[in-house]
Amino acid sequence: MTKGVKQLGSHEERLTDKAKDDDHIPDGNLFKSLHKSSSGTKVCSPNPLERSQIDEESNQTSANLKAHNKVEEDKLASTRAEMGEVREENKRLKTMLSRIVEDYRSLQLHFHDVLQQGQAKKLAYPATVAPTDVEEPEFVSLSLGTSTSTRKKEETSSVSEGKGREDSMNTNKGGLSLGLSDCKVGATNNAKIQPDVLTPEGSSEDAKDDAMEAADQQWPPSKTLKNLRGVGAEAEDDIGPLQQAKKTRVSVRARCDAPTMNDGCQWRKYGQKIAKGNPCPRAYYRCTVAAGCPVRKQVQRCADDMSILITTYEGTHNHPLSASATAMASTTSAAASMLTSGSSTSLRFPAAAGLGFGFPAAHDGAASSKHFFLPNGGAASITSTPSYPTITLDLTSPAAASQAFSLSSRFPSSSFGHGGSRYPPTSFSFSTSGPSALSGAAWPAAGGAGYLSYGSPAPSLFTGGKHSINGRQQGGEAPVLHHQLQKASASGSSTAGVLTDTIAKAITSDPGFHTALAAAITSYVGTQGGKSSSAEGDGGSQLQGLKWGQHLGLGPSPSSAGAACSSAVLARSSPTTEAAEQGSNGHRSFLQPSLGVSGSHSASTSPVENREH
DNA sequence: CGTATTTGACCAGCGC
DNA sequence: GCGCTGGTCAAATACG
Repeated sequence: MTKGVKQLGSHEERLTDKAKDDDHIPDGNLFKSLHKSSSGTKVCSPNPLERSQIDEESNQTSANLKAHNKVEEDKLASTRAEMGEVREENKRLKTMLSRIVEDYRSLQLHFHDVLQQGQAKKLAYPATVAPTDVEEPEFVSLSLGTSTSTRKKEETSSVSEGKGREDSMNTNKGGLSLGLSDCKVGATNNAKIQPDVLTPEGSSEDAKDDAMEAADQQWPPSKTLKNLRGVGAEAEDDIGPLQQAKKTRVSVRARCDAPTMNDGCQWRKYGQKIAKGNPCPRAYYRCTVAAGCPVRKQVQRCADDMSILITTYEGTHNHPLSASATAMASTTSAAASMLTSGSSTSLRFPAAAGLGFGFPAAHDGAASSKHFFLPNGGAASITSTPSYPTITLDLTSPAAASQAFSLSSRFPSSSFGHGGSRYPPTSFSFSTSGPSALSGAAWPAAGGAGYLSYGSPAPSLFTGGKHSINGRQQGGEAPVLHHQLQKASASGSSTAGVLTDTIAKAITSDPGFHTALAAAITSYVGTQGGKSSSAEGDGGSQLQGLKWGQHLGLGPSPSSAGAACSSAVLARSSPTTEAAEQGSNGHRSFLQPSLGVSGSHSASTSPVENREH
């Protein structure tokens, strides 16, 4: 300590001396020597009178200079000290940046590998691939499931190690397609593509059939299932995929006062059970966006904290997703892909550039589970249990307020048609609450830095004010949205377009960020309230001005996925009858935008996760 | 009247 | 084999 102070002192002295030399500001001694030198040479003082005058002036100047010098010294010292601090900070930032770049590169490589595998596979089965989905190398898989029976039929040989990832990249095979790729489809063919059903150029009927077929094989309809149950060995081939699909689950825990979290999809409740160890009933939902969609979700309140909603997703959408649904789909798929890929690189949440994430070392838990931590301060962690591959996104951390990463939002009044209440500024934040929890979104309006903001007080892009991007209503308006976004993005004049694209790129290129961000977004979306599961997302999402990721500092992307994500944020969820089950009429009030903002969102976890927590 | 939800029953998997 | 539990089905009911 003392030594340090001493060193610092000497350093300051050196700095001061150096400053004197540099600035040619003479202190007393220097001036003396200077004066001595001057008078000694006599060169500058031709006569005695002049000399005395000069001496006088010199004395006065000396006094002034002394006082002035002291001030200068202080200033210099403090400035130097500041500079030193800044330099150190600079160094730290440089180090962080280099780490970010490293993470990004490794992820990119990993992603590239996956893509190549996927393309190779597509080449092998060109007939079943929708033309619009083939070319895009950038889109991210949103598949949750790990296989389809369609492919299973096609593939008689053993499945490679990267099966899960390949599947992710080839969800459109057999008519499966969703997530960001869909967004892209929507962007490139917005005039043609129906939002609900992928209608690739050529024969949409065939595609539909393929999708249906694939879906049936994945999640056999009740009749089929019944048959399969009784048939035995012969049915095993078809049951296989079903089981496989069930293997990967992604659950989201978040504080949510709404009965369900709005993830942009339409859900139909098909069952409810009281699960052991939790007095709250578990509701079973099935995706109804497209007939035969195998995706299901379970929604249950956390026994310990009723404000926490646990939503567990399972399966792969066999249809294009609405923009709002894309967020959750991509979230879950990214999480699932991380889970299935299991590579070391994927275990680490890359510090998203510009997001202010710290750099926690990836932490591998026990063999039976893996924990992912969002960097610094970290916020978000994902836990998974390979034994029962469920990956959990825990967005319940209240500590999220102290964010390293935050999303702030401002919603214009009446944006969501919930009575026109104004949305207060909101923030998403990722911060750390603990080593084992993935914390994601902090909903209190306490808002932080607002690295990412969405929603704009003056919507400029979405003139309609209300855009339904879900379900059947999406058809007419969504394309317009895409078009507008594209336009805006292309021109570079629109912040919203650039931002959404920026986010899109970030999300599509970085699974970790993708996961965390989408989870936060999606869970936030849930706060917008939900209607019944069946009506969820119907009417959908109303898109308002977007102001996304302004500070992300990520490169723009031609993809319109960002638009989707943005819209996802603005999606409206709908209350479900679960509200009644929860015995609270007040749920609806939480669906109001304003309340939704103050409340958190949530999603759910599987029993496995509950054990973990 | 069509659609969504509720709810009791059924089935499969798992542990003992 | 039995019981427990999770998951699903489907008839009944509610709702718009």
